[in-house]
Amino acid sequence: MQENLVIVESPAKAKTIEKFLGKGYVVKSSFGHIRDLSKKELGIDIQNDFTPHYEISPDKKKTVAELEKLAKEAGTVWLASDEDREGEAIAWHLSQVLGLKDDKTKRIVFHEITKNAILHAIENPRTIDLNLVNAQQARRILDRLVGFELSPVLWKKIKPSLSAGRVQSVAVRLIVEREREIMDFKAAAYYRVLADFTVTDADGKKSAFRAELSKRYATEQEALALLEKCKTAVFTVRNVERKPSKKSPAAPFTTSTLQQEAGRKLGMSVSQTMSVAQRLYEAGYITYMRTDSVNLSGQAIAAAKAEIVKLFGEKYSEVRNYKTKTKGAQEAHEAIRPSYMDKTVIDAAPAEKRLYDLIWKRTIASQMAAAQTERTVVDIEISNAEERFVATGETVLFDGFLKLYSESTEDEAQEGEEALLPPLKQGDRPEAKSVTALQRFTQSPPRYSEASLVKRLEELGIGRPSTYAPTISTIITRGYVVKENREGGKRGYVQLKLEKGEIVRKELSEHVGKEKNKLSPTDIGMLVTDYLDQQFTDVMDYNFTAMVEKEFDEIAEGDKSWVDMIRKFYEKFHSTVDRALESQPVRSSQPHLLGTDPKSGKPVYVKIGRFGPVAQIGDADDAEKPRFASLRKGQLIASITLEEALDLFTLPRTVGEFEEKEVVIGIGRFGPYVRHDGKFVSLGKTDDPYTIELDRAVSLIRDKREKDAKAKEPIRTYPEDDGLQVLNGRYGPYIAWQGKNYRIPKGYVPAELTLEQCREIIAKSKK
DNA sequence: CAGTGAGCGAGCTTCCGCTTGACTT
Repeated sequence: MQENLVIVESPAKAKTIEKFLGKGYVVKSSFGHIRDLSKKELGIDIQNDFTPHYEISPDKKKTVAELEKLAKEAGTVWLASDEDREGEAIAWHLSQVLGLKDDKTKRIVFHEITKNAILHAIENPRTIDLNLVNAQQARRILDRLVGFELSPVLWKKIKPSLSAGRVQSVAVRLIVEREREIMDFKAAAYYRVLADFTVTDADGKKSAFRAELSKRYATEQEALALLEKCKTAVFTVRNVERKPSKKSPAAPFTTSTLQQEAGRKLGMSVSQTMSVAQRLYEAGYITYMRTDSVNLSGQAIAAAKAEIVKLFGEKYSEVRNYKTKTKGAQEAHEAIRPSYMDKTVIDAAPAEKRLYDLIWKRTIASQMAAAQTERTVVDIEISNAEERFVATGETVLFDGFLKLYSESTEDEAQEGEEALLPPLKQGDRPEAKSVTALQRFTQSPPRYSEASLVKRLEELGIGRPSTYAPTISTIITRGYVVKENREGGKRGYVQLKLEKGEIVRKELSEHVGKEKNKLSPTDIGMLVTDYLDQQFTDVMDYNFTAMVEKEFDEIAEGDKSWVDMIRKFYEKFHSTVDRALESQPVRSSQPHLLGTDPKSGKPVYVKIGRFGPVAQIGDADDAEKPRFASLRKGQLIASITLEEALDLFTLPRTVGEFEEKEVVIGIGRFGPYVRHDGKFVSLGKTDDPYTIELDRAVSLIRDKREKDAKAKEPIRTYPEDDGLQVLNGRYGPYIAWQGKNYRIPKGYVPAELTLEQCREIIAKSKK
């Protein structure tokens, strides 16, 4: 029997704390919430002051039973869940479920997992803050009411199994609105003029630099006129301005900023980042990864300072305390940082290593001195024109934190950016080697990436660190949003180049619009968003969460009753639900008429059909049945053209025969394919399904046959033991032995496995 | 898994926030 039982939320945390507390304390974890509203029913007695009906979550029964037993035996139970709304509620649910008596129960909190912080907490216990608990109950009940009343409206009015909620519906709305901005965007052309100068210094040494014209032109004529003037112009440096500037490091990582940087720098998805971070946390390498705080413990700041002084010297250190600006942040934890600052590299799998390195650098950099730079702006006069050329350069006087880390941005780098400038002074006469006018285009706003969506949600105070990743997967699995790559396409542009007294005009082309893993709405996502926005304006408001959060804060302060708040909200909300239920269904979205099919003269529609968006030629009541073709990935009802719709009907098409069987080209769920003899082969990246011919299709079929034959061959066999093989399976390479299969642990190269290693793996996995 | 494009109408779907788990051929 233990004197003291301490309950925290996370098992990894429990392990660490147990070490700090030592004898007389047993530390267990609740694995988060142990109770919730019923999964199937509403679980709220609306008639009776919205009394919630809580149930112990099925997967928590075992945990609760164990805690119950330990709590009975313990002298004192210490409820040490996080110090925020959810944590307080967890403590309260525990006290209720475990039947804890007030005189043997203590509530403690700490923001950092250090020995001092924990001992300090033990010395300063308090009681459960029921106001904070009530704020959580209000949050929970509001979310349940919204989700469980809105979703059924969608089932009745649009389509079964859809969902809506305070967070997910707004996330989809952001993506839908961005898509509409992109659809409405008209790229405008303009002309940038760049000059490549050379300047000769006193020793006769020549150096080159680039400058841009202070003005941009709307038309080619204007740009050409300037180039004409440049033919005879004299260029004079009129002014050189040097301005010192300072760059400060970014704050340590929160969940959201970690997701953004891991996305940009390591190409990881939000959920990948979280699962790698989870492993780092469980291995004790980093602090907790679901946090909205940028705060570092005093101990961590001191350790970072020591590390910086050791690695770079005293002048690179600058102690900084960061404050959270995020709306609705609850700051129950520290920022995400290495557990030990002097651990510069870890021994782990590649993804873990890379993410750890990112966290280490960001944390250390946050405690480093600012970078000192000097920006130079050189103004160059054109003798026969009003306009000026401007060259800008930046030199780093002191690198400071940039020695280690600089934050990435999502925008692509601008061409002709800050470079080193040769020393220039007023009155210098640089010579223009060439002057180039380039046609450029204004850019539409970018589609959201997972991480930039998280950033936007965080700015709006919507969602929490623990829900960013699940929210994205919800809106994708519901079919509201897709994560896609876009190939983009060619765009022509004009270049006018003045060189050696002659202007040459060229029409060039560039590849634009290539996108990777960007989020865009589906037709159903747009339809549901429009419907919700129209019927439930309040809940869809970007400020809705911020407004209810304000009320939750008042409840937490004890200035408001949660029942009153919920009642007031529900009265209004429920009447909008009733009104929506009475209105007309939008089940089959209105067919959208695109035009007429030139071949048959029949109308061409697009609409959301039984199996998703579909194009239709002809009317249902025609004598001849209408023809249908599904829209392809990336095509939207709102933006598809008549031509694109008609193209859909040219597939599948038969290109000929091979081995006396038809060869058919089509586009399926997994992209363009060749079908032959009941088998499917994907087309290559460069193959166009609309123009591909029989020869190419047949060679694809032959390649596939060869590849399949190879894939079936074992990766390795062993002459000493012909019952043992390394094979290639659906989930990667594996070991097959005596009719059983064994996973190959990380760190082995399958093709190089020795017989001994295989036997070791088999022996180990038997345990 | 590579198509489908309706009127027999069962029973089901769904929220947000805490936490980690189990593992195929």
